[in-house]
Amino acid sequence: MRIGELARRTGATPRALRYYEEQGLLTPERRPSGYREYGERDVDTVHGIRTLLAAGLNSAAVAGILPGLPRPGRRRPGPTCPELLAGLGRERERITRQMNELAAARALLDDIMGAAAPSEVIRAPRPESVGRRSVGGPSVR
Amino acid sequence: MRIGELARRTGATPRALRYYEEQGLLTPERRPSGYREYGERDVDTVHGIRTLLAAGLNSAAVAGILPGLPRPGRRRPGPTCPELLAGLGRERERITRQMNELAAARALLDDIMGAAAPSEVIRAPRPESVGRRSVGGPSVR
DNA sequence: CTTGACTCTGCCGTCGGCGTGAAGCTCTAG
DNA sequence: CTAGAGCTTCACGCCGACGGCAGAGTCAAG
Repeated sequence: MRIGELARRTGATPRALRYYEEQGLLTPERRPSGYREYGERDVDTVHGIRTLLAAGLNSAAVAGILPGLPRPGRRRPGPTCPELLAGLGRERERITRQMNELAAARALLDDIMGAAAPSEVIRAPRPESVGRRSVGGPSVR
Repeated sequence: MRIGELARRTGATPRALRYYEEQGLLTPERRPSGYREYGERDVDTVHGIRTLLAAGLNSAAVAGILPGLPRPGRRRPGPTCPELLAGLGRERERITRQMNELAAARALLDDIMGAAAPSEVIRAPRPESVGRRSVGGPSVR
């Protein structure tokens, strides 16, 4: 398929798709005319890219990770193991920290909202965990 | 206290503290010499600011929210209610979405790691939730 | 008085993931 | 054949939370 279709099917803009290619995240074929030609698998790849970018990874990190997902068709012996795995772990750690920060911020907002609107329509605040005061919520790992 | 001490006690740099002031998030007194003089309460305020900024809120949003937290000393009748509360809800929603995105990304990483390192030292992946395949984890609200 | 640590006000630099034209070639339906 | 949608490669713009530096004033100790 061409870039427009891939864009529609992934939610990314053509510009973004070209940018991903520039960063080495995507390597479409080329028609004689110069038009990019993408395969079906690229749909999943782009979804993966967007998921990771949305989580705050930069394109370099994604470039280092992505090679491991074109269908996790069992086994992935050599190329995935060396320090790539370490990077994976670090990114995972970053994400976990970020989740905790978000949880803290949300708890702070809940605290403020709770103080300002005692009997207000709260956004599905998990009926129990509206715990009064003290924002230090549980921190998972 | 002066800016250096506040910086040390909050983890923010002096530059950041001046920036917060520039954005209207902080309004320290001034000594005759021009030096900024902060109060004890500013320590908490800065922590709140950093928590919210770390969650992806911009300084304008923080500025609209912060007035509600200098000690939630019960009641907060007028000034906190109008559309400020709506903004609070929107930010809360944003944070929740972001948490879900992070969870998705982490699940993706786990998937890749799981495929690459079958019996590897996994980062405390919550013994049960290592569910094989299919990244579509639970999405809370 | 001197020194060294601290603070002040500008003001430019940064970084990353694109947005947004500009100028020109390609493809396809009618 | 022709129009119009779609594609190509540059290349500058943006935004936001600071970092960093310059040049100058302030403060407490010795």
